[in-house]
Amino acid sequence: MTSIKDLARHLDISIGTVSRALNNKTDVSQETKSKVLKAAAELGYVPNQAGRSLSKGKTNVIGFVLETDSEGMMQGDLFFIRVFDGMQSVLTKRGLNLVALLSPSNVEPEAYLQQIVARRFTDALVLSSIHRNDARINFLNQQGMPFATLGRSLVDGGQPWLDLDFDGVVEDAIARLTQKGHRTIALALPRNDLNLRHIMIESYRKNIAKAGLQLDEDLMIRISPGDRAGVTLVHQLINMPQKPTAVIYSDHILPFGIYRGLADLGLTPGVDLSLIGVGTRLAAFLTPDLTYYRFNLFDLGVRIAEALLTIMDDPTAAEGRPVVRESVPFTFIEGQSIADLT
Amino acid sequence: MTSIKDLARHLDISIGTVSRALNNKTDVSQETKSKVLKAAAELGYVPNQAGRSLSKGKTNVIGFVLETDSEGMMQGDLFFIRVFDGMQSVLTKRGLNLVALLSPSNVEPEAYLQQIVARRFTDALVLSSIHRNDARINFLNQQGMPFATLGRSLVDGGQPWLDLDFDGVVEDAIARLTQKGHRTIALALPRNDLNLRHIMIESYRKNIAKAGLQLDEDLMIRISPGDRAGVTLVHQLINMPQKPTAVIYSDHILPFGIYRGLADLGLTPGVDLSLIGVGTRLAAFLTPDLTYYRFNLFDLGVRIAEALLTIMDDPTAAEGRPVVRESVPFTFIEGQSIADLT
DNA sequence: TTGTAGGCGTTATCAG
DNA sequence: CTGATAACGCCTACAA
Repeated sequence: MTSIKDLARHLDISIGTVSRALNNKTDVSQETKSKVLKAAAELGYVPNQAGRSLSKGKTNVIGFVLETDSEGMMQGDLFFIRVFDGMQSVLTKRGLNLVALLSPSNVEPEAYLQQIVARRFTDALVLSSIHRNDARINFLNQQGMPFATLGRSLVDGGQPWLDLDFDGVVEDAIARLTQKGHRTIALALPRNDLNLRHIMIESYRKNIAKAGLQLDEDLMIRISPGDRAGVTLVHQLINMPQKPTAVIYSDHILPFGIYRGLADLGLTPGVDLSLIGVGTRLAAFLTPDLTYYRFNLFDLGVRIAEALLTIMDDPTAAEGRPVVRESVPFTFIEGQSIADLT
Repeated sequence: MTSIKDLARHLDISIGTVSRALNNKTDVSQETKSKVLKAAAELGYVPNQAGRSLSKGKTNVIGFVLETDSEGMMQGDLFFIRVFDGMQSVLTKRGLNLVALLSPSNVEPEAYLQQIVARRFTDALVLSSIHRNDARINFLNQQGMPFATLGRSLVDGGQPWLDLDFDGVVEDAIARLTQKGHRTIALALPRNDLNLRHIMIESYRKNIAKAGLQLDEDLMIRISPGDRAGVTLVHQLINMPQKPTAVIYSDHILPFGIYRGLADLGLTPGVDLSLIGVGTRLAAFLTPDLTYYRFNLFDLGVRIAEALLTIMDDPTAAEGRPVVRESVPFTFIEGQSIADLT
């Protein structure tokens, strides 16, 4: 490994000057600068991160914290990769390294997070799978670790957040379904602790009422964990006294299970049961065509990264400045998974 | 942040002693040790990673390098998460942090890797998506960065590797298919540069011959990049002069496209076209049931991590010691996607 | 514009 | 068993 010392010796100038040249400080002659840069390139010099971190008190690492659920299944998969890429596209420009951190399934997520924070492994974090009362938010605040969340929580840490507009998804879905004559609409809900669940419930309540329909609590169904979620859901729906004609969901894998569950019973999506929800590129594989909502996840990543940079650049002024807090809009993709009952 | 210096001052002993106590060295009195540990807990002291890295020349970070293809699609997704988890389960015990590193789509993968290595960001790396002639292998060797690969290459860097037994998959698939009367069997191949492609080709050649079938080069088809791969493949197969009755593949997403492509043409998997290949838990969503091969990916992760630890612990003895180099076996899952033509 | 020197937090060596 | 000190690589006053 060639160090700054080697470089200095090689050029026969002082370490300090080399450092300043490398960091493009103003008080170095152009000539020296280019000489240093050239030599650095030749010797393949790249600053050692540990040395720099120690001196500057920054690691230049941003962590993206991912959670797998109890089944080791990741809601996100394809989801997060796009967000991740969007974030990188802005962070690399700033010399920041984005890394994905996955809680091991054999360690408590909180313990894992604590360890990351305590070691000062990152300069900032992005949290996903936000809970309704997410203890991590206060924890990070109290530890002075800058962060943003992909999703919101009842707990407000003053941090920037971005969220997918699930509220709007449910609203739009109910509008479309009722317009096509659906009057018994089920809602497939994710696991208990996620705030997303509550956002969906609220939106569902509001928009069912708005549509002039009777609210039936039994129509709000928690999807079971694991791979069989969609299949199980179909059986539940089919066996309800008031059989729903449609179901709205947020999990992009769920429709695969639903299609499968329907097929097992000889039923057809969009005929025997309508479904609409959030989808990714995987949706294109379903037959008949899925009707779904898509988000621009790359863009979301870009915006999260930008929001994060803002608070990192100026952590003190956090009070006065408006913090980025937005729901990102969806795009509607027409398909054949909704029946017209009129 | 409380540093070791604070701790020492607080206890009124020297920094050196504190350090030794913290690291549980033998030459410290039990009494001092427990005093230090207690104080550390009270003051919430956690060693600063940068300082430690600088001093020890180790970062305690292991990087898992992931690639997305040109479409930003990740072959792996669900795949890698399990492997990752398996690795973590052994690495955390050793106080090592595993992070996922994704080349940004707007940066050359090689440049990204170089940067990671040069910054000495990690103590070791795991490479995936191994190419037939993978330049990264020599690069890492020459940089003195310990690494293991998830897949092998023609380039031999002496590193440990583990690979999924795709060779065996193709062999078993051909055996099963021919046994059921298939005589025109297509092979769906991944992108050019992956070594996996060549492993599959070789195995295909060998086993087609072994089955006493005529080799037809046209039956080895490169799948197109992107989401439409499976659909496109179906069209290709259908339009061949010698229409294949079956296809073998390695990409766990591909069957979704194939099912979709067949459905579009009113054809049925396992009847009009048989298919068999590598699958993940997603496979369970396909109707009719997919016939496929499954790997224990968690286990694979465990073994990769262990192999990595071996070379990290004793980098010098690398020559004499047997390096872990294995193909991990598959499990066959019976389904209905293979027609019996006999 | 450049060189010097101190410090970031930790570990390791070497006296005591 | 413990304390002092140098070293890791880099940055940044401060001095020249």
